[in-house]
Amino acid sequence: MRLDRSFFERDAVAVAKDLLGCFFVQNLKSNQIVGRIVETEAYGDATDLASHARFGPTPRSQIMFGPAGVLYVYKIYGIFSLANIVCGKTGEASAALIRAAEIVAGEVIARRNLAQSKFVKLNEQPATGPGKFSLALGIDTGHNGTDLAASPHLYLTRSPAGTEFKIATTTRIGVDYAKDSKDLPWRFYIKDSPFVSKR
DNA sequence: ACATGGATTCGCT
DNA sequence: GCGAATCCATGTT
Repeated sequence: MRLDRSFFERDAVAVAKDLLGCFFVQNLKSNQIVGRIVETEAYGDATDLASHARFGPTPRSQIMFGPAGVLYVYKIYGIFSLANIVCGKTGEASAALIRAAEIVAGEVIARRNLAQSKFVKLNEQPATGPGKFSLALGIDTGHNGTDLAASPHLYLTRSPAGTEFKIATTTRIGVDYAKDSKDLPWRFYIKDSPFVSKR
């Protein structure tokens, strides 16, 4: 059931697509929060001008060059933590960004987490965006480097057999600065899901 | 040492 | 459609 390292040790585009429908689990002391992933994006190596790896292995991005299945969390706008999973073989820089999920367990805790931030509005769809997803699941920069293939607290499980959905593909959100790379069709979401960040 | 700007979200115009 | 919130990684001097 649990996604192992070989799942992540592939091309980030394939991983991002295959993550749709999978469950992201955060085990707490006596509870757990689970999100069904409905939206992802892929980020590549130095040739992807939207990727943090575009400057090579800097202190922040070097984790993207490391082993697959490791969580890469970084702070954006000084406000939100965005959750990525390192993809590809060691030495190859890439990652999949989790952009949105449907909270299927631990919603009370997820909402409590969201209420901590004065920059999110509480509504009926709590994890509809990458900043809100991380908040809801209780993921912050302290989780950077966590091995999702080994951690007892954070891991993913496979999309249940028989789950049917269509995948929509678009360009990535918020990367207009990325010149030629901004038009890469590397955003994926479950078609008709009410939990995606945008249509 | 300094300047720049962002893989976001929300509220106001 | 636009700007603010808020911090730190990165490039430049």
